[in-house]
Amino acid sequence: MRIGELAQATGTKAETIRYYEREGILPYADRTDSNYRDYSKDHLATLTFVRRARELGFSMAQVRELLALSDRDDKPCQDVDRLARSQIDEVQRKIDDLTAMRDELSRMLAACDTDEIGQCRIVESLANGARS
Amino acid sequence: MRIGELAQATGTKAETIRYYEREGILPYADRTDSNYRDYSKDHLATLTFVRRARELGFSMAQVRELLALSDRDDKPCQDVDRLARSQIDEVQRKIDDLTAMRDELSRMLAACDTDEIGQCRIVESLANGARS
DNA sequence: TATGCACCTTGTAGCAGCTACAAGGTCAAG
DNA sequence: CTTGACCTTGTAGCTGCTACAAGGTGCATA
Repeated sequence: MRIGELAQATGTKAETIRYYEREGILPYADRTDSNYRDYSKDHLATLTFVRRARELGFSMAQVRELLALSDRDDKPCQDVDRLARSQIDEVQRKIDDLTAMRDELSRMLAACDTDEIGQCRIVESLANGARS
Repeated sequence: MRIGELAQATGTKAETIRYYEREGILPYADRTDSNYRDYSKDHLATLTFVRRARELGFSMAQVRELLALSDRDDKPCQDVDRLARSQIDEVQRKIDDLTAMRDELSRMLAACDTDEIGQCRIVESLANGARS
């Protein structure tokens, strides 16, 4: 699979893919005889994961950590445990925030459908319980 | 409430708060006699919302749209409906992705607890169903 | 009264994470 | 043999901050 194909499949610019390779986010791709990057299904999976994780607000550093979990064969279970545990809390917080947002958006839609005027409380839906 | 206090309460740098004011993300704050910005509970709620939304991967433009829903008194229900409907789909997709990630992280933790070796499938957990 | 810290302003510049374009070259299909 | 996708290196722009500098005000405390 060539870069253009991979770009299309993941909604990523070819230049971004090359950038990820330079940054070590994506493993170096084999080159064909004509020096074209040749991507595998694994590359596709990794890139898809990276893009989604970035959309979900994870930093490049966090993405690196998450990817590192995949290569854990060489790491002690303790490290994996610590890494996974710290990420899982953040993921759960994001889920909770998004759920509150979604519920509020739904409530507004329902109010609109029945022509109620109803206030928008989307700001309030995430405003409570300020965190460190 | 002064800028330092607001910064502390929301985990935001004072300079970032001034930046948001310049960008129109946060409403202009009244100034005290001594020209200090004076923030209300509403500012606190809005800033908390903005920060959370940013952490959740929403762009500044999207944050502006979401905030605009709050000022909807002056807008026809149709517009609110369209805005809310388009956002709700994206929010749901994020929830689904995060849920898949969380479940996979949990599975790995459980495997670690029972000293199983078990493969890490976190990449695969988000890799399926490539979207446009 | 003086020190010190939080705040004010404007301006400039840096980092992260891309995105874009240029220059110069290779490869392969029509 | 042209067209378009790819290769390389390099530079520069955009977004969303973050930092620091210069020069000034407000105000609590020693």
